[in-house]
Amino acid sequence: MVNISDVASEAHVSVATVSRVLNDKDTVKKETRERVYAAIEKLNFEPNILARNFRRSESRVILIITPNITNPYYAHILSGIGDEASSLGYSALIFNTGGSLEKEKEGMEMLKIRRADGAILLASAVDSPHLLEYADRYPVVQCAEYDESTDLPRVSIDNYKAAAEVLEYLVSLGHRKIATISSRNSYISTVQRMDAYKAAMADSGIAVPKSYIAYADGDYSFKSGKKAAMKLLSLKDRPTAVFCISDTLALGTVSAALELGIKIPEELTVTGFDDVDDTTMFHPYITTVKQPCYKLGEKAMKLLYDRIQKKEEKNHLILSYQFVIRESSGPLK
Amino acid sequence: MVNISDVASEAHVSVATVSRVLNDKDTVKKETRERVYAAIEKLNFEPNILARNFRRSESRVILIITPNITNPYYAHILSGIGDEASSLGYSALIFNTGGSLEKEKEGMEMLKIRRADGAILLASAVDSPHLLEYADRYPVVQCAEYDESTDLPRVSIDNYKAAAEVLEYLVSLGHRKIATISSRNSYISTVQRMDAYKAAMADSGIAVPKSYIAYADGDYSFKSGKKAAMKLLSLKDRPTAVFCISDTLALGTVSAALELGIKIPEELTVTGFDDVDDTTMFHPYITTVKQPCYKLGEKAMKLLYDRIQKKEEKNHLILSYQFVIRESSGPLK
DNA sequence: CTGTTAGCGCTTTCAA
DNA sequence: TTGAAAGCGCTAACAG
Repeated sequence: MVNISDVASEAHVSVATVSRVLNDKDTVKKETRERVYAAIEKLNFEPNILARNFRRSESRVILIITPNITNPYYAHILSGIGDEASSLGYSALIFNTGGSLEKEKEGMEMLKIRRADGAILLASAVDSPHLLEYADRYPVVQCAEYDESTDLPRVSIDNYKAAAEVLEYLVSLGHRKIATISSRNSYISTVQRMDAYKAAMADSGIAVPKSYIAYADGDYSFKSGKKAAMKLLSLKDRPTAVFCISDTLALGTVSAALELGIKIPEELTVTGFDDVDDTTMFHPYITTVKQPCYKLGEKAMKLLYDRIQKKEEKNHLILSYQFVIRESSGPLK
Repeated sequence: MVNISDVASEAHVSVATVSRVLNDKDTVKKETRERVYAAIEKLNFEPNILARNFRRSESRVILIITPNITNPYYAHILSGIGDEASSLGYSALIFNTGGSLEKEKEGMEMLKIRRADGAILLASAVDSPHLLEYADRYPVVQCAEYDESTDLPRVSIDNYKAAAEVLEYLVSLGHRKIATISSRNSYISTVQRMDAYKAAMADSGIAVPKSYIAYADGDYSFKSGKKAAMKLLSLKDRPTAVFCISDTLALGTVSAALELGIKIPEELTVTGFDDVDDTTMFHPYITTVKQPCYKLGEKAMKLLYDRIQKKEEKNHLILSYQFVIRESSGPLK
């Protein structure tokens, strides 16, 4: 393998000079620079990344802490992170936590032993004190979800605003019996979407019976969404609209309605959140809020890179979402 | 940061000895070993991975070449690779090719510049000469798909056998008008599934009209599957069963049948392949062949690790699949 | 069984 | 504008 000193001899300069042109440093005389480039070309030299990483003591690896890459929502974000990462010269260490704090911590240890230069958290809960412990020693950014009490860099959409928009739409359609299917977890997206729900109901002077607030499992599973919907739709005073905080939950609701013979959107309006692929697979296509997942990931990686480079730029990025009205919603009859 | 020589002084031994116990090398006297361990503990020493990688000239990164991690099928495989990789101390460089050979090649370059120690190919086409160029210089293993003409390590299921089993089942149900929806790509899974289809038809003495063989897009998209199904189901001599080489295609077929008012399974039997999540979301649940995706990934990583370590073990792993009969198939009426 | 020592290839002072 | 040289922390050949 040809190394920097081979290039140096070939170009009749010192290794220092070669290193300089490699990092377009300082002022290397144009002429010398060209001689070096020629030598590099001629010898087909590729700098040894391992040596460089060692010398600079950086791993060029980033840590991605995610509940589950198998979930298309996270997969899309990951895709954005991954593309941006590799174009910046980084690899990814993906830590699937399955929601366990234990695992999340284990992942963060990778920072300590220098396996990774920084981390992107795809699922920090609203209250994650253990996080902070790492965050002030290592570069950490939060993507999609975040703990508001920290001022760590983060990218997300404005979940409150998005949810508010959906609810305003529902109300404008004439709905007053608006139920919701939420989930028992501590993600800020959940919290804010629910806050928006409660605020919208209050603003419209709608009293929400307790039974209208249903909960699915923490992982937003289709099955648990369906189960929650079954309860909701069997209520004596059945809601005419169900505001779901995720698409899978909305899909579960559609499935439940189908089984109960309730027509969508004539008799029931259903809305989702996130816009994963399945929302336009079967009719009715789901009315939902499209998150810019890929971009979320891309930006998160950019933020992390800045952080690693110590460029402290704008810290809290809010990307725009898109409210997509499709077939699962309609005016109250 | 405390280093190996700090530990050495603390334990009153040489750095070489510390290095030896770190790598449980040779025979270090038990007593000395313990002294070293004590020092490590006391100083809270963590070996510098960057230095180690550099010295051993290994990156501890593996390259994953995949068409698209956003596809749940690949995401599941990736999940298996990822977990195994991180437990072996590897990170992943994920290269999304979107099917482009160009990109695939660009990815493989990472091996040349030592960004990665080896590669796992999730989608080698049956005929990929450019692959070989890298494969005999670097560790490469093929996962799920492979080029038969190489003897590179690989993990997969027996696609021919699996497809044969599905078709045997279809014939046993009484179906004679069996159409297929395939895809224009050069994956061995496609080739073998189609071979099995043709062989089964021939063996059963069934003449297949040309119009019974439909093609969807190379990416098995739902939409293109639906389109192909529409054609098939509008045929004068409409098939009573459709053998799809992927689940999304089967889902597309179900959707087409739904729109045409064709009842499944009473009037039409549909089978899929792979068993991604959506197969049991809406009724009819899809009859399909379940691939052990996670395990496929796990094993691929193990094989790659062996290859990197130069342990040439068993090279061609065939994992078992599972034929799952659900609601989309039934006897011919 | 253990210690000495020479690098691995690069970056970065410091001097010129 | 360039060169000499010191190391980064570890491994491994060699010597004892």
